[in-house]
This record gives sequence, structure tokens and C-alpha cells, in this order.
Amino acid sequence: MRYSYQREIILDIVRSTKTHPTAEWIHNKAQKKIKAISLGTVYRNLGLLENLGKIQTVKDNNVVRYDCNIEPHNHLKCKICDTLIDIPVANEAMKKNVKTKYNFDVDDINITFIGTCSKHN
Amino acid sequence: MRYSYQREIILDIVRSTKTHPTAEWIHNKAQKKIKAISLGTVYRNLGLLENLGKIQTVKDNNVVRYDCNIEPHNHLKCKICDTLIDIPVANEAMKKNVKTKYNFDVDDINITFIGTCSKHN
DNA sequence: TTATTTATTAGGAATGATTACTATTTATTA
DNA sequence: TAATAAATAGTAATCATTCCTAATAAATAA
Repeated sequence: MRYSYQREIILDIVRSTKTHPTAEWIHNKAQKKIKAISLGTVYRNLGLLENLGKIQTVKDNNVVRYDCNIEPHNHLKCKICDTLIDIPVANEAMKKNVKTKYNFDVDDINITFIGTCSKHN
Repeated sequence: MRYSYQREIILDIVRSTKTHPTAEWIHNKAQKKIKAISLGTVYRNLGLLENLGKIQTVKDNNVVRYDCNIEPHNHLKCKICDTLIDIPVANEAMKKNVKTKYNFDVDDINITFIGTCSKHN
């Protein structure tokens, strides 16, 4: 893969935050550095970076969010402030359980807990 | 809420299958009974039926699927044939765990296991 | 260093699921 | 049976994402 300044900036931006930004947010930030960067370039590079395993995606409603945390993890989603909070998860027991009960080979598990975060007590 | 024949047919169709159909599939089926039924009517009534607790929705990629199984349950998604398989889940232990560890009140948990189902062994 | 090759980009058009809008129809009630 | 307001059909709008293409730029060879 050839070097691209756009891709470097995009990765820097994703790595600069834990807020699980959308492509549009990343595009806005990127325009501060490269004023003519296009949204298509942002989407394409986010896809490439995901394939390279340098970032992860989280589906949030009908939007894709990007995450520099590449450890396997799940999310708490607050229905009041819409924050996504990363939580570590030990999935091996679940995978084994599904394999024996349903003869289903699990590659990946998506878990989102929806509720109210500690800010709103 | 006023009676509507369209709504009755739509609910019958969702209850007739365990395949987690999309709005478009439901619309096609409904047109067999009511040839001029519109897609907007299908969407609006599916939304109403969900609010009434008569059906549930599952998000599958960027499509919403509808499910007549209104018990709390989770899904196995086969990456080969795209089938969604319902599985019962005991979530109470998980909820308590998240509450004590993160002070996060869980209302709902979305879990999807992605992998290969027993048809493809 | 300069020319060549081809991946990458910018900009805009296309897509596809879903929602919104509005004139018409229809279930309900007086 | 007529009045009313909710529901519908049909179509336009929305919005995230993908696709397309001529122009640009990174890598390589001369």
C-alpha cells in the first residue's frame, strides 16, 4: 500500500479521541489540516485502516463509529447522553456454550448494553 | 387506535414466519392480499406494532428486520447464509455485573454472535 | 534528476433504507 | 346518514454510505 498523507491524518484523528467518532466528524477534523480532503477519501481510508486492523468499527443505530481501541471489547450505550463506553469482555465461555448448544462456530460477538450511565444518577 | 385492514394483514405476515423479514419483504407479501398497499403504510404499521409490543425489531447490518418472537432473546447470525437464529438468554447476571462494575443501569442488551451455522459443517 | 506507471484523491453523482408530506379514503360516532 | 379525524397511497425528501471519473501524486525505472 502506497503512502498517503490523507490516511496518516485520518489515523491520527481516530487515535486522538475515545469518543467513537463518525466519518463525518473525522472529515470535519481532517479539513482543519487538509482543507480539500473529501468525504469519500475519509470513508475509503477508514475502511482500509479497519482491514489493516489499525482501527475497529462499532455500529450505533444507523451510523458507523470508529474506534482506535483494537482490543476485543463491548460497549455500554447511554440512552440519555448517547455516550459509548468501552468495556472489556471475556467471551470464550460464551463461544463454547453456543458451539455445544447450537453447533454454531462463533467468530465474533457484538454486545451493546443500552441504559443510563453513571452521569445521570 | 382505529382498526385498519392493512395493519391486520401486516401483523399476520410477520407472525407467519420465523425468517426475520425486512419491511420490503413484508410489503411484497402484503401486496398479494392488498395490491395497492404502500411501503410507507408497511413501515408506519410495523412501527406501531412494535410500540404496542406485538412485534420486535432486530438490526441486521443496515437493515431492520421484524420478529414476531416478543420474548427477550438474542441471535446467532450465520455469515454464510445470513440466517438469524433466535436463542434464549438469561441476562440478569450480566446486568447486575455491569451495574456494580460501571454504575450503569441496563435496560436492554443487544447480543449478536456472528459465525457459521450448523448447515455448513 | 526526469519520465513513467499506477494507486490515490477530489468532487460529485448514485444508492438504498427509511421518513415525511399531502390529497384522498375510510373507520368511527353522533 | 352525515360529520370527523385517523389512516392510506403515492411520491418526494433525507441521510449515511458507496460509486465513478478525471486529475494528482507516490513509487520506480531510466
